[in-house]
This record gives sequence, C-alpha cells and structure tokens, in this order.
Amino acid sequence: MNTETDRVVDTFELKKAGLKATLPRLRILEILEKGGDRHMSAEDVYRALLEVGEDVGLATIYRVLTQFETAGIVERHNFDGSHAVFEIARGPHHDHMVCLDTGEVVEFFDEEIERRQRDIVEAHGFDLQDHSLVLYVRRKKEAGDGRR
Amino acid sequence: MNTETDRVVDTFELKKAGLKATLPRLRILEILEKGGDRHMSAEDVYRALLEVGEDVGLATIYRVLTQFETAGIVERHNFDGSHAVFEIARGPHHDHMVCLDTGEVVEFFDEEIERRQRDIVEAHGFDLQDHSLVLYVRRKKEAGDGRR
DNA sequence: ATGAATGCAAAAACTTTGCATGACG
DNA sequence: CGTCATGCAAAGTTTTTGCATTCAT
Repeated sequence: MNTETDRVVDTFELKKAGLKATLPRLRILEILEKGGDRHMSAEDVYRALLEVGEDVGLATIYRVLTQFETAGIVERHNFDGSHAVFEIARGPHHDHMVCLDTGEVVEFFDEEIERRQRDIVEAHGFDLQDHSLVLYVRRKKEAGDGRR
Repeated sequence: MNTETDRVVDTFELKKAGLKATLPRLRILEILEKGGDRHMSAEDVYRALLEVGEDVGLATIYRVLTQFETAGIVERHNFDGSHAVFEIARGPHHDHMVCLDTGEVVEFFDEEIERRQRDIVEAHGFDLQDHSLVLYVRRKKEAGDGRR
C-alpha cells in the first residue's frame, strides 16, 4: 500500500533521470517495485500490466526498460542467452544463482569474489567496469529422493 | 600444419560423439581449432569457411555447433545478450574478461573464485552445475592519454 | 504550444525447423 | 542401401525502429 507516497517518489525518480513522468513509465516502475517477481522479462512486465488493466505496448516496455537501465533505475541480466530480465536497482550490488530445474533465482554477495575480480583485472592492466556472475545450480538431492 | 594428423584426430573425436565425420563438421572443427579467433559466432565461422572456399549453410553451422556443445566439443558463451560465441573446449576451465572498447577477450582462471562459488552454492543447499563469469573491462588509461 | 512519449505495425537480428536431396558407414 | 546430414527457404523469438498521434510540461 501507500501508493500515494510511492507515486510521488517514482515521479521524482523519473524526473531526476530526465524522463517525463508518464503513465506507462510510472506503471512499469510500480510493477517492478511491487511485483512478486524481482526478475522480470519485458514480456513479464507486459502481461503483469495487462492483468492490472493497463494496456501498454510491448515496444514501449522495451523502450522504457532500456531508458531505465541507462538511468540506473533497473539492471538488465541475461541468465540464459534467449531473453533479458530486469530488476529494480535498489540495494547493494549482488550476483545471482539460478536453479536449472525451477528457474528460481537467489541473490548473493561475496566480498571475496568481488575483490579477486578487481585484482585479476588490475593484474592484466585493465579497469573493471562491470561484471556478470551467474551460478547455475540444482537443489541438493536428499538421501533417497530426487523423484518427482 | 600437420593437417593430416589433425583430420584423423577430428574424425575420431566426431565418431566418439556419435556424429558422422562429414565434410562440413570437419571443416567447422578445423576453423575452431586453427582460427586466430578463439571465440567465434556462428556467423564468424560461416564467413571463415567462405574465405577458405567452403560454402557451408549457416543453418548447418548452427546445428553443428549445437551438437558440438552437447558433445562437449565446444562451449557456448553469451558475452553480450545479442549473440552467442563458441570456443573449442580444450584445456582446463577458465572464465573471461571482455574489453568494452575493443571486444578483446582474455581468459583467466582463479581457484579462489571457483572455491567461493562452490561454498556459497553449498551454503544455500544447492549443487553447482555450471557458472558464467564475465568481467567487462577497459584498458587502463596511461597518464595523459586516453585520446584515440 | 512543443518537444517528448506512445502505439502500432513493420523490420531487424539471431536462431531454429521442415523438407527434399545428398553423403557416410 | 538405410540412415543421418545438409541446404535452402520459411518460420520463430526477441528486440528495435519509423511514423503518426497523444501527452506532459
């Protein structure tokens, strides 16, 4: 709840990014914020909006998500090569593990890994700009289980 | 050189994978082995073959690369979300750093990172099946440089 | 009012697939 | 020879773009 305040905050966030506070953009932001799903594809956002009765063109979703990414409002990930997913860029940096069976996504952060990455890149004469770490996992089988 | 021996080895590798040693498959394997480029897209392979006078259909390249991946002969990577690149799966595991300016790809391996990944996954009750780590970098600016 | 944003449909980029023909074992 | 592989073109996916219309400021 507290949609009132949120809308104001969102409007401010958009303007700060030099984007007009249009209805589609506010709606997309809302979905990304409150959506049960922290990692949604453009299509996911599109359908979520339809369910709420808002009919925003898929092209707009793509355009807006790309603008949000540029503005640092969302992060784009490519867990599989086939399609991108987006998540609100709130909170500190983290990486992801994706369950190959269920698609479940778990976020994690490890200072050790972060530091090693910086060191390695440095040692090669580069500056680290960004990185993408995805661990593909399966839930550990309990003894005498694994059946489905 | 030593094309003779290589061809025999390749033929064996294909048969071992349950694939007929056809001309297109042998050619694609050759390109991936000797190509100056260790990380090629399907299109790259296609054009490399054309330059050698071999006209293999792009569809075949895709099919064969996918079969090779399944057979463990090549690895598929998605450095950017837009298109896949393939590399011969020779030698030990390694990760990649990609230069955002030049596209240059540098391979590296870090036992520390590998270990942390396994530990983290374990701690969450999962088994690590695979992972993808890509560091996006830029060559470090030398003092009073950066111009191009 | 005016430049920015949207929607629609068309196009683009990458990859897969159906089917007739051709090659490997 | 039988089966698997190839080539071509057509279809599939995901994402982008052109253009007329609508909206925010």
